[in-house]
Amino acid sequence: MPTSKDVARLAGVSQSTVSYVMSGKRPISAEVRRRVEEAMAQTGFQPNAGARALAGRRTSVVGLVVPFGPSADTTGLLPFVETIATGVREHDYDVLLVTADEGPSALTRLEGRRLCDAIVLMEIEAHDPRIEVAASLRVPVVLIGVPQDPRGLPCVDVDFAEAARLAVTELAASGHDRVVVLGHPAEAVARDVGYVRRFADSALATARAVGVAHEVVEPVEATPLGAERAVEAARLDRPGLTGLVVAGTSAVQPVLTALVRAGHVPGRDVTVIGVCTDAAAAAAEPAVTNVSLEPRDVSRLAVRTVFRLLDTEVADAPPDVALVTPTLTHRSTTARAAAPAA
Amino acid sequence: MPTSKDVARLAGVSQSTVSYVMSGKRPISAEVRRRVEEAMAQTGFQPNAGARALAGRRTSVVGLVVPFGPSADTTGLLPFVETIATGVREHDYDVLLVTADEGPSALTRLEGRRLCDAIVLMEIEAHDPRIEVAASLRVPVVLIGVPQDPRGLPCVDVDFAEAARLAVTELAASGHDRVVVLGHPAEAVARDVGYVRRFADSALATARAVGVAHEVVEPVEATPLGAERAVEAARLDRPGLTGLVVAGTSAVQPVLTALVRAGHVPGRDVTVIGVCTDAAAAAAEPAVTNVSLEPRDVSRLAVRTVFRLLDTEVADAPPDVALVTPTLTHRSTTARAAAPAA
DNA sequence: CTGAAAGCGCTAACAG
DNA sequence: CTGTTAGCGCTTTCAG
Repeated sequence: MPTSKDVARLAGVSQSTVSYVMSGKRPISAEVRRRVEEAMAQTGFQPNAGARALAGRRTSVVGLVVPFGPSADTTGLLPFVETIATGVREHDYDVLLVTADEGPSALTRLEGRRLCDAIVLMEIEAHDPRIEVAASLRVPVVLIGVPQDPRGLPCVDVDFAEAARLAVTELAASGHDRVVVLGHPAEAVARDVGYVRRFADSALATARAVGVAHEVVEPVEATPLGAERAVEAARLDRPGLTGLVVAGTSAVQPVLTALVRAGHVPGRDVTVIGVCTDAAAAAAEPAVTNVSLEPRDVSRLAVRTVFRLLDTEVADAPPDVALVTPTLTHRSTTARAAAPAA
Repeated sequence: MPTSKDVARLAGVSQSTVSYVMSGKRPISAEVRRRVEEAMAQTGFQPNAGARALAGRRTSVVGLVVPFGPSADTTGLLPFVETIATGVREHDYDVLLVTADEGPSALTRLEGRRLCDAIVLMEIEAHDPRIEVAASLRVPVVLIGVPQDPRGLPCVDVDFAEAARLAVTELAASGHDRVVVLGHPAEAVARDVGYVRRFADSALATARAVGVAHEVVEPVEATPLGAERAVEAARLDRPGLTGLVVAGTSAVQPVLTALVRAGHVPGRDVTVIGVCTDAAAAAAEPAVTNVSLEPRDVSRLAVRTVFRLLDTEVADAPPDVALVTPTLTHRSTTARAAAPAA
């Protein structure tokens, strides 16, 4: 296995020159650069990560703490992980995967052993015990999810308040008399993940603002039975046109199925707006109007935040909370109230 | 951030003694050990991973290549990743996550940069281009999945041949006249993942051996429509008792739903055996008799194989192919042929 | 624009 | 049972 010393000898330069050719941290003449690069190619040289980390005090690794473990909700986790892994590679960094069930000590280990240059913490709960520890680290930490008190840590997430606003405003504007929000599963509510409340609050506030009746059915379990119950609880037999807002990708299909089974025709006698990914919305049967909730967008933003933190010497402008704005896409489940004859 | 030198000074010993206390590679008197451990606790010392990797020539990291990327089937991937991450941590190792879309060069990078001590390659296809590269590495590689030619690399997987044997034997023994295998989705067949063929071949061979009629419906897409078509293609209107073997966790529920919708009663006029995880089988509606297919078992075996390889100086006994034996669990979907009156 | 040399923090001979 | 010492392969001053 060739070292930079071998490359240097072969190219007839000093070891430091090889280093500077790689890092670009000082000007190199074209001729020397050519010789070094040729020597590198010829030997198949690759820099030793450990040596680099030791001498350069940076690991080129991002620690990713994923919510595995007994209590974890791992539905839809993969797109996050994939996007982060891919995004990080584009900066020639790697991802060290750590499971959340290791607890807050995972964070101190990552920092203490110098295993990474930055940490991404996923699935943040409103009162997450890891925040305190994370805030005390010298290595930058980016949160995916917004806790009650971020302690100065940068957070990224979907703008759930805006998502609720979009959905409710849309329903009111298209002549619905009533908005029923089918909320999150009991497990998510119990864990007090930040977005549950932010979504609910915004839905309520918007409904009030635009003057439409508003009800909430919660918890809603993402199972055939749970969906059936939720549909019953929505009381669609009442007079007037109802708009259903279904929170959470996993609940959308079950609710649609339950509606059809109960004799309803989404898009005709009831409107359904899913709060889910565009892919899930398009694949649903029937294709459902949705407010997008794209893990990939959030992850990309997280990666960008990580490298902004890594690139700036000082923690200059603390970014605080950065939210991804969702968009509303109409599909087959939008109904319109009978309009005055045109 | 304290170093082992700080610990040594505080404990009044040499730096190497601190190292040996950590590694246990040579005897330490109780008294010295006590002083060192106290000094470590007092300073909050944690060994620098980079320095360790450089001096000790081992990284304490396992590289995990996961099938992300455009062409990837990531369904059910999480349990694998989680189990590997957790298992590896039990040996005080970490996991470096690499996406397969980086191609074979990911492997040379992991090796060349000394990023890990071993590599786990997931979702191996029958003719996987990475095998050749993997076989040429000096760092041990464990395959999850069995390729046509493993090139001497250790493989772990579920014993799909045994799974098919179990299912078909069971059906024949309980008086079924006909076995219909609902096979994998077109995408899996096209990618030529090893298990598709192994399962199919074994099902056929077993059916012949026990003398029961055998048909295959393939591909089967794991969607409502795909399941409906598959059920039609199974021609359950024919005389005699039919046993359906549904391959793949994601297809089981859709097929059950399609059966019920078509007026069948699983467990009464048709038997269904899912080839899926026990969890999925128990959660299905109705709970389905299944042949287990446990990602966690496979992953645990993979981790064990990794550390067996890491612990032995030489690659002594090449383990070749290690398969996890599935088990059959009866649930509500097993029907029995009318037996002679007891 | 380039070289020489001093470490980064740990491990593992080698010596006792 | 313990200490001394020589690196591991890079990065980065300091000199020129």
